Amino acid sequence: MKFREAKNKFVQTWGALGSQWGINKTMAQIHALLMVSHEPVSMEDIMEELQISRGNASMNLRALMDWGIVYKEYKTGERREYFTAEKDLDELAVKISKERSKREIKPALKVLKEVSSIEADGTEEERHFVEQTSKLYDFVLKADNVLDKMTEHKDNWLAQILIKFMK
Amino acid sequence: MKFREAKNKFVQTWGALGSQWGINKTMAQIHALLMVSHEPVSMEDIMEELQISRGNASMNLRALMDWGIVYKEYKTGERREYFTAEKDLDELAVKISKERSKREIKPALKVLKEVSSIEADGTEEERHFVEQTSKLYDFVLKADNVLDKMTEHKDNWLAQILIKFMK
DNA sequence: AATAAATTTCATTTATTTTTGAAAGTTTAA
DNA sequence: TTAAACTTTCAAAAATAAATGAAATTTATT
Repeated sequence: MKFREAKNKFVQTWGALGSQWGINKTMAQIHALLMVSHEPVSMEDIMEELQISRGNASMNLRALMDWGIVYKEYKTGERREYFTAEKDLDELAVKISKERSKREIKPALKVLKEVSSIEADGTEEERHFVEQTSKLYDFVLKADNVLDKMTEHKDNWLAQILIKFMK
Repeated sequence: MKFREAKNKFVQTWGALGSQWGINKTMAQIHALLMVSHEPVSMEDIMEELQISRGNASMNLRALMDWGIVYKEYKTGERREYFTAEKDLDELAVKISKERSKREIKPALKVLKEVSSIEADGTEEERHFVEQTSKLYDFVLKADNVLDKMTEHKDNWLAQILIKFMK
Protein backbone atom coordinates (compact mmCIF):
# COMPACT_ATOMS: atom_id res chain seq x y z
CA MET A 1 0.00 0.00 0.00
CA LYS A 2 1.24 3.43 -0.94
CA PHE A 3 1.08 6.58 1.15
CA ARG A 4 -1.82 8.21 -0.69
CA GLU A 5 -3.90 5.08 -0.46
CA ALA A 6 -3.05 4.56 3.20
CA LYS A 7 -3.91 8.12 4.09
CA ASN A 8 -7.21 7.90 2.30
CA LYS A 9 -8.04 4.61 3.95
CA PHE A 10 -7.28 6.05 7.34
CA VAL A 11 -9.48 9.09 6.75
CA GLN A 12 -12.36 6.96 5.52
CA THR A 13 -12.07 4.54 8.43
CA TRP A 14 -11.93 7.30 11.00
CA GLY A 15 -15.00 8.85 9.39
CA ALA A 16 -16.91 5.59 9.53
CA LEU A 17 -15.90 5.03 13.14
CA GLY A 18 -17.10 8.51 13.96
CA SER A 19 -20.52 7.81 12.44
CA GLN A 20 -20.87 4.69 14.54
CA TRP A 21 -20.27 6.76 17.65
CA GLY A 22 -22.61 9.60 16.81
CA ILE A 23 -20.10 11.99 15.29
CA ASN A 24 -20.78 13.29 11.84
CA LYS A 25 -18.69 11.66 9.17
CA THR A 26 -17.13 14.79 7.73
CA MET A 27 -16.21 16.09 11.14
CA ALA A 28 -14.37 12.86 11.90
CA GLN A 29 -12.70 12.90 8.49
CA ILE A 30 -11.42 16.43 8.92
CA HIS A 31 -10.12 15.45 12.30
CA ALA A 32 -8.39 12.40 10.82
CA LEU A 33 -6.82 14.49 8.12
CA LEU A 34 -5.45 17.02 10.56
CA MET A 35 -4.19 14.30 12.90
CA VAL A 36 -1.86 12.87 10.31
CA SER A 37 -0.79 16.15 8.75
CA HIS A 38 2.68 17.21 9.71
CA GLU A 39 1.91 20.85 9.23
CA PRO A 40 -1.12 23.16 9.53
CA VAL A 41 -3.75 22.77 6.83
CA SER A 42 -5.89 25.49 5.27
CA MET A 43 -9.62 25.27 4.71
CA GLU A 44 -8.91 25.30 1.00
CA ASP A 45 -6.73 22.20 1.35
CA ILE A 46 -9.36 20.40 3.41
CA MET A 47 -12.07 21.16 0.85
CA GLU A 48 -9.80 19.92 -1.89
CA GLU A 49 -8.66 16.75 -0.14
CA LEU A 50 -12.08 15.67 1.12
CA GLN A 51 -14.01 17.08 -1.82
CA ILE A 52 -16.42 19.04 0.33
CA SER A 53 -17.92 22.51 0.15
CA ARG A 54 -16.67 25.58 1.89
CA GLY A 55 -19.71 25.76 4.14
CA ASN A 56 -19.34 22.18 5.23
CA ALA A 57 -15.67 22.62 6.00
CA SER A 58 -16.30 25.82 7.91
CA MET A 59 -19.07 24.38 10.07
CA ASN A 60 -17.26 21.20 10.96
CA LEU A 61 -14.04 23.00 11.75
CA ARG A 62 -16.00 25.21 14.08
CA ALA A 63 -17.51 22.12 15.74
CA LEU A 64 -14.08 20.55 16.16
CA MET A 65 -12.79 23.72 17.75
CA ASP A 66 -15.80 23.77 20.08
CA TRP A 67 -14.77 20.30 21.17
CA GLY A 68 -11.34 21.71 21.85
CA ILE A 69 -9.53 19.18 19.70
CA VAL A 70 -8.65 21.38 16.72
CA TYR A 71 -6.85 24.69 16.82
CA LYS A 72 -6.61 27.66 14.51
CA GLU A 73 -3.18 28.85 13.55
CA TYR A 74 -1.98 31.91 11.76
CA LYS A 75 1.02 32.09 9.54
CA THR A 76 2.81 35.41 9.53
CA GLY A 77 2.25 37.32 6.35
CA GLU A 78 -0.63 35.07 5.35
CA ARG A 79 -4.23 36.03 5.51
CA ARG A 80 -5.85 32.66 5.52
CA GLU A 81 -6.31 30.52 8.58
CA TYR A 82 -4.67 27.19 9.16
CA PHE A 83 -5.77 24.34 11.35
CA THR A 84 -4.06 21.69 13.42
CA ALA A 85 -5.40 18.85 15.53
CA GLU A 86 -4.52 17.98 19.08
CA LYS A 87 -1.93 15.30 18.49
CA ASP A 88 -1.40 14.13 22.04
CA LEU A 89 -3.75 11.17 22.26
CA ASP A 90 -4.04 11.21 26.05
CA GLU A 91 -5.11 14.82 25.84
CA LEU A 92 -7.48 14.06 22.96
CA ALA A 93 -9.22 11.32 24.92
CA VAL A 94 -9.51 13.52 27.99
CA LYS A 95 -11.10 16.31 26.01
CA ILE A 96 -13.58 14.02 24.29
CA SER A 97 -14.49 12.37 27.60
CA LYS A 98 -15.05 15.64 29.37
CA GLU A 99 -17.08 17.07 26.55
CA ARG A 100 -19.34 14.05 26.17
CA SER A 101 -19.83 13.98 29.90
CA LYS A 102 -20.82 17.62 29.95
CA ARG A 103 -23.06 17.52 26.92
CA GLU A 104 -24.68 14.12 27.19
CA ILE A 105 -24.09 12.27 30.45
CA LYS A 106 -24.75 15.07 32.90
CA PRO A 107 -28.10 16.04 31.34
CA ALA A 108 -29.13 12.38 31.25
CA LEU A 109 -28.25 12.06 34.93
CA LYS A 110 -30.46 15.01 35.70
CA VAL A 111 -33.41 13.30 34.04
CA LEU A 112 -32.66 9.99 35.73
CA LYS A 113 -32.72 11.72 39.08
CA GLU A 114 -36.03 13.36 38.30
CA VAL A 115 -37.85 10.29 37.08
CA SER A 116 -36.51 8.09 39.86
CA SER A 117 -37.83 10.52 42.42
CA ILE A 118 -41.52 10.19 41.66
CA GLU A 119 -43.87 9.30 44.43
CA ALA A 120 -44.49 5.65 43.66
CA ASP A 121 -47.82 4.32 44.80
CA GLY A 122 -47.94 0.73 45.90
CA THR A 123 -48.21 -1.04 42.53
CA GLU A 124 -45.49 -3.44 41.56
CA GLU A 125 -45.17 -1.61 38.25
CA GLU A 126 -44.32 1.74 39.79
CA ARG A 127 -42.16 0.23 42.50
CA HIS A 128 -40.08 -1.50 39.87
CA PHE A 129 -39.76 1.62 37.77
CA VAL A 130 -38.38 3.61 40.67
CA GLU A 131 -36.01 0.84 41.66
CA GLN A 132 -34.66 0.37 38.17
CA THR A 133 -34.20 4.04 37.34
CA SER A 134 -32.54 4.60 40.72
CA LYS A 135 -30.08 1.83 40.01
CA LEU A 136 -29.45 3.28 36.60
CA TYR A 137 -28.81 6.68 38.10
CA ASP A 138 -26.28 5.24 40.53
CA PHE A 139 -24.60 3.28 37.78
CA VAL A 140 -24.28 6.12 35.32
CA LEU A 141 -23.08 8.47 38.04
CA LYS A 142 -20.44 5.96 39.04
CA ALA A 143 -19.34 5.43 35.43
CA ASP A 144 -19.11 9.16 34.91
CA ASN A 145 -16.97 9.46 38.03
CA VAL A 146 -14.70 6.62 37.00
CA LEU A 147 -14.09 8.31 33.68
CA ASP A 148 -13.42 11.57 35.44
CA LYS A 149 -10.94 9.99 37.85
CA MET A 150 -9.24 8.09 35.07
CA THR A 151 -8.69 11.12 32.91
CA GLU A 152 -7.40 13.32 35.67
CA HIS A 153 -4.24 11.25 35.92
CA LYS A 154 -2.11 13.58 33.88
CA ASP A 155 0.51 11.76 31.86
CA ASN A 156 0.09 8.54 29.99
CA TRP A 157 -2.92 7.66 32.08
CA LEU A 158 -4.11 4.84 29.90
CA ALA A 159 -0.86 2.93 30.27
CA GLN A 160 -0.86 3.49 34.02
CA ILE A 161 -4.35 2.19 34.35
CA LEU A 162 -3.60 -0.83 32.25
CA ILE A 163 -0.65 -1.67 34.49
CA LYS A 164 -2.89 -1.30 37.52
CA PHE A 165 -5.32 -3.82 36.12
CA MET A 166 -2.73 -6.25 34.92
CA LYS A 167 -1.45 -6.97 38.38
CA MET B 1 -44.45 14.11 38.15
CA LYS B 2 -46.70 11.11 37.73
CA PHE B 3 -45.67 7.60 36.78
CA ARG B 4 -46.86 7.75 33.16
CA GLU B 5 -45.10 11.01 32.57
CA ALA B 6 -41.92 9.82 34.25
CA LYS B 7 -41.86 6.58 32.27
CA ASN B 8 -42.35 8.45 29.03
CA LYS B 9 -39.64 10.93 29.88
CA PHE B 10 -37.26 8.12 30.68
CA VAL B 11 -37.96 6.36 27.40
CA GLN B 12 -37.51 9.55 25.40
CA THR B 13 -34.29 10.45 27.18
CA TRP B 14 -32.81 7.01 26.74
CA GLY B 15 -33.73 7.18 23.06
CA ALA B 16 -32.01 10.53 22.64
CA LEU B 17 -28.93 9.33 24.47
CA GLY B 18 -28.81 6.31 22.21
CA SER B 19 -28.90 8.51 19.10
CA GLN B 20 -26.00 10.55 20.37
CA TRP B 21 -23.97 7.38 20.71
CA GLY B 22 -24.82 5.90 17.34
CA ILE B 23 -27.67 3.65 18.40
CA ASN B 24 -30.93 4.06 16.61
CA LYS B 25 -33.53 5.88 18.60
CA THR B 26 -36.25 3.26 18.48
CA MET B 27 -33.85 0.53 19.49
CA ALA B 28 -32.83 2.51 22.55
CA GLN B 29 -36.46 3.31 23.35
CA ILE B 30 -37.51 -0.31 23.21
CA HIS B 31 -34.61 -1.15 25.44
CA ALA B 32 -35.60 1.57 27.89
CA LEU B 33 -39.16 0.34 27.95
CA LEU B 34 -38.12 -3.22 28.69
CA MET B 35 -35.63 -2.12 31.33
CA VAL B 36 -38.30 -0.55 33.48
CA SER B 37 -41.01 -3.13 32.86
CA HIS B 38 -41.53 -5.45 35.77
CA GLU B 39 -42.80 -8.21 33.54
CA PRO B 40 -42.24 -9.46 29.98
CA VAL B 41 -43.70 -7.29 27.23
CA SER B 42 -45.20 -8.43 23.93
CA MET B 43 -44.44 -6.94 20.55
CA GLU B 44 -48.01 -5.71 20.44
CA ASP B 45 -47.49 -3.79 23.69
CA ILE B 46 -44.28 -2.26 22.42
CA MET B 47 -45.92 -1.12 19.18
CA GLU B 48 -48.75 0.38 21.15
CA GLU B 49 -46.64 2.11 23.78
CA LEU B 50 -44.08 3.57 21.37
CA GLN B 51 -46.50 4.05 18.49
CA ILE B 52 -44.36 2.22 15.98
CA SER B 53 -45.03 -0.29 13.23
CA ARG B 54 -44.79 -4.04 13.51
CA GLY B 55 -41.82 -4.18 11.17
CA ASN B 56 -39.92 -1.59 13.11
CA ALA B 57 -40.56 -3.35 16.39
CA SER B 58 -39.56 -6.70 14.97
CA MET B 59 -36.30 -5.46 13.47
CA ASN B 60 -35.16 -3.55 16.51
CA LEU B 61 -36.02 -6.38 18.87
CA ARG B 62 -33.93 -8.64 16.71
CA ALA B 63 -31.06 -6.15 16.88
CA LEU B 64 -31.34 -5.94 20.67
CA MET B 65 -31.24 -9.72 20.89
CA ASP B 66 -28.18 -9.77 18.62
CA TRP B 67 -26.53 -7.46 21.10
CA GLY B 68 -27.42 -9.96 23.79
CA ILE B 69 -29.21 -7.44 25.97
CA VAL B 70 -32.81 -8.46 25.32
CA TYR B 71 -34.26 -11.94 25.67
CA LYS B 72 -37.29 -13.70 24.27
CA GLU B 73 -39.61 -15.38 26.71
CA TYR B 74 -42.50 -17.71 26.23
CA LYS B 75 -45.53 -17.90 28.44
CA THR B 76 -47.07 -21.34 28.75
CA GLY B 77 -50.29 -21.63 26.88
CA GLU B 78 -49.62 -18.43 24.96
CA ARG B 79 -48.59 -18.24 21.39
CA ARG B 80 -47.10 -14.83 21.23
CA GLU B 81 -43.57 -13.98 22.25
CA TYR B 82 -42.60 -11.78 25.14
CA PHE B 83 -39.45 -9.82 25.70
CA THR B 84 -37.35 -8.80 28.67
CA ALA B 85 -34.20 -6.74 28.99
CA GLU B 86 -31.04 -7.62 30.81
CA LYS B 87 -31.62 -5.80 34.08
CA ASP B 88 -28.24 -6.31 35.70
CA LEU B 89 -26.44 -3.11 34.77
CA ASP B 90 -22.94 -4.54 35.24
CA GLU B 91 -23.84 -7.28 32.85
CA LEU B 92 -25.44 -4.82 30.44
CA ALA B 93 -22.33 -2.66 30.31
CA VAL B 94 -20.11 -5.69 29.80
CA LYS B 95 -22.20 -6.90 26.88
CA ILE B 96 -22.29 -3.51 25.20
CA SER B 97 -18.54 -3.07 25.66
CA LYS B 98 -17.71 -6.45 24.25
CA GLU B 99 -20.02 -6.02 21.31
CA ARG B 100 -18.76 -2.57 20.37
CA SER B 101 -15.23 -3.82 20.68
CA LYS B 102 -15.92 -6.71 18.39
CA ARG B 103 -17.91 -4.81 15.81
CA GLU B 104 -16.16 -1.48 15.73
CA ILE B 105 -12.88 -1.29 17.61
CA LYS B 106 -11.28 -4.50 16.39
CA PRO B 107 -11.92 -3.76 12.70
CA ALA B 108 -10.60 -0.23 13.16
CA LEU B 109 -7.46 -1.64 14.79
CA LYS B 110 -6.93 -3.88 11.82
CA VAL B 111 -6.99 -0.88 9.49
CA LEU B 112 -4.73 1.14 11.76
CA LYS B 113 -2.20 -1.64 11.71
CA GLU B 114 -2.34 -1.82 7.92
CA VAL B 115 -1.95 1.86 7.23
CA SER B 116 0.77 2.31 9.84
CA SER B 117 2.78 -0.43 8.19
CA ILE B 118 3.38 1.22 4.85
CA GLU B 119 6.91 1.59 3.62
CA ALA B 120 7.47 5.28 4.32
CA ASP B 121 9.95 6.96 2.04
CA GLY B 122 12.03 9.71 3.54
CA THR B 123 9.61 12.64 3.32
CA GLU B 124 8.57 14.33 6.50
CA GLU B 125 4.96 13.93 5.45
CA GLU B 126 5.09 10.13 5.23
CA ARG B 127 7.27 9.79 8.28
CA HIS B 128 4.74 11.73 10.31
CA PHE B 129 1.84 9.72 8.99
CA VAL B 130 3.42 6.45 10.04
CA GLU B 131 4.36 7.80 13.43
CA GLN B 132 0.93 9.19 14.15
CA THR B 133 -1.05 6.16 12.99
CA SER B 134 1.29 3.88 14.93
CA LYS B 135 0.69 5.86 18.08
CA LEU B 136 -3.00 5.74 17.43
CA TYR B 137 -2.85 1.98 16.97
CA ASP B 138 -1.05 1.58 20.30
CA PHE B 139 -3.48 3.86 22.03
CA VAL B 140 -6.65 2.24 20.74
CA LEU B 141 -5.25 -1.22 21.46
CA LYS B 142 -4.47 -0.18 25.01
CA ALA B 143 -7.91 1.36 25.50
CA ASP B 144 -9.54 -1.77 24.16
CA ASN B 145 -7.50 -3.85 26.59
CA VAL B 146 -8.36 -1.62 29.53
CA LEU B 147 -12.02 -2.00 28.77
CA ASP B 148 -11.58 -5.72 28.48
CA LYS B 149 -9.76 -5.98 31.80
CA MET B 150 -12.27 -3.75 33.52
CA THR B 151 -15.26 -5.73 32.41
CA GLU B 152 -13.83 -9.08 33.27
CA HIS B 153 -14.05 -8.26 36.96
CA LYS B 154 -17.20 -10.16 37.61
CA ASP B 155 -19.34 -8.55 40.28
CA ASN B 156 -19.95 -4.90 40.80
CA TRP B 157 -16.84 -4.08 38.82
CA LEU B 158 -17.61 -0.42 38.40
CA ALA B 159 -17.77 0.17 42.15
CA GLN B 160 -14.56 -1.77 42.69
CA ILE B 161 -12.75 0.26 40.09
CA LEU B 162 -14.02 3.50 41.51
CA ILE B 163 -12.72 2.51 44.95
CA LYS B 164 -9.38 1.68 43.40
CA PHE B 165 -9.11 5.15 41.92
CA MET B 166 -10.34 6.97 44.95
CA LYS B 167 -7.43 5.89 47.07
C1' DA C 1 -12.89 54.44 3.24
C1' DA C 2 -12.90 51.58 -0.55
C1' DT C 3 -11.43 47.22 -2.16
C1' DA C 4 -10.07 42.63 -1.74
C1' DA C 5 -9.55 38.24 0.62
C1' DA C 6 -11.27 35.09 3.48
C1' DT C 7 -14.87 33.13 6.49
C1' DT C 8 -19.52 32.36 8.21
C1' DT C 9 -24.36 31.75 7.84
C1' DC C 10 -28.46 29.61 6.53
C1' DA C 11 -32.35 28.54 3.20
C1' DT C 12 -32.46 25.04 0.03
C1' DT C 13 -31.02 20.68 -1.84
C1' DT C 14 -29.16 16.16 -1.43
C1' DA C 15 -27.98 11.96 0.90
C1' DT C 16 -28.64 8.85 4.48
C1' DT C 17 -31.15 6.56 7.82
C1' DT C 18 -35.25 4.98 9.66
C1' DT C 19 -39.96 3.51 9.35
C1' DT C 20 -43.86 1.61 7.26
C1' DG C 21 -46.96 -1.91 5.78
C1' DA C 22 -48.23 -5.56 3.08
C1' DA C 23 -46.70 -9.97 1.39
C1' DA C 24 -44.20 -14.00 2.56
C1' DG C 25 -42.86 -17.05 6.03
C1' DT C 26 -43.36 -19.76 10.29
C1' DT C 27 -45.47 -22.11 14.03
C1' DT C 28 -49.12 -24.19 16.54
C1' DA C 29 -53.27 -26.63 17.17
C1' DA C 30 -57.61 -28.44 15.62
C1' DT D 1 -53.49 -30.19 5.95
C1' DT D 2 -55.21 -26.34 6.75
C1' DA D 3 -56.14 -22.24 8.81
C1' DA D 4 -55.46 -18.95 12.31
C1' DA D 5 -52.01 -16.45 15.03
C1' DC D 6 -48.07 -14.52 14.97
C1' DT D 7 -43.30 -12.95 13.07
C1' DT D 8 -40.10 -11.59 9.57
C1' DT D 9 -38.68 -9.42 5.41
C1' DC D 10 -37.88 -5.81 2.31
C1' DA D 11 -39.19 -2.39 -1.36
C1' DA D 12 -41.01 1.99 -1.04
C1' DA D 13 -42.03 6.16 1.62
C1' DA D 14 -41.07 9.30 5.17
C1' DA D 15 -38.21 11.50 8.30
C1' DT D 16 -33.88 13.11 9.60
C1' DA D 17 -29.29 14.62 9.08
C1' DA D 18 -25.75 16.55 6.36
C1' DA D 19 -24.00 19.25 2.49
C1' DT D 20 -24.22 22.90 -0.78
C1' DG D 21 -23.44 27.48 -2.44
C1' DA D 22 -24.37 32.14 -2.76
C1' DA D 23 -25.18 36.18 0.01
C1' DA D 24 -23.78 38.44 4.16
C1' DT D 25 -20.25 39.35 7.22
C1' DT D 26 -15.76 39.95 8.93
C1' DT D 27 -10.94 41.09 8.55
C1' DA D 28 -6.98 42.84 6.35
C1' DT D 29 -4.71 45.77 2.81
C1' DT D 30 -3.97 49.67 -0.26
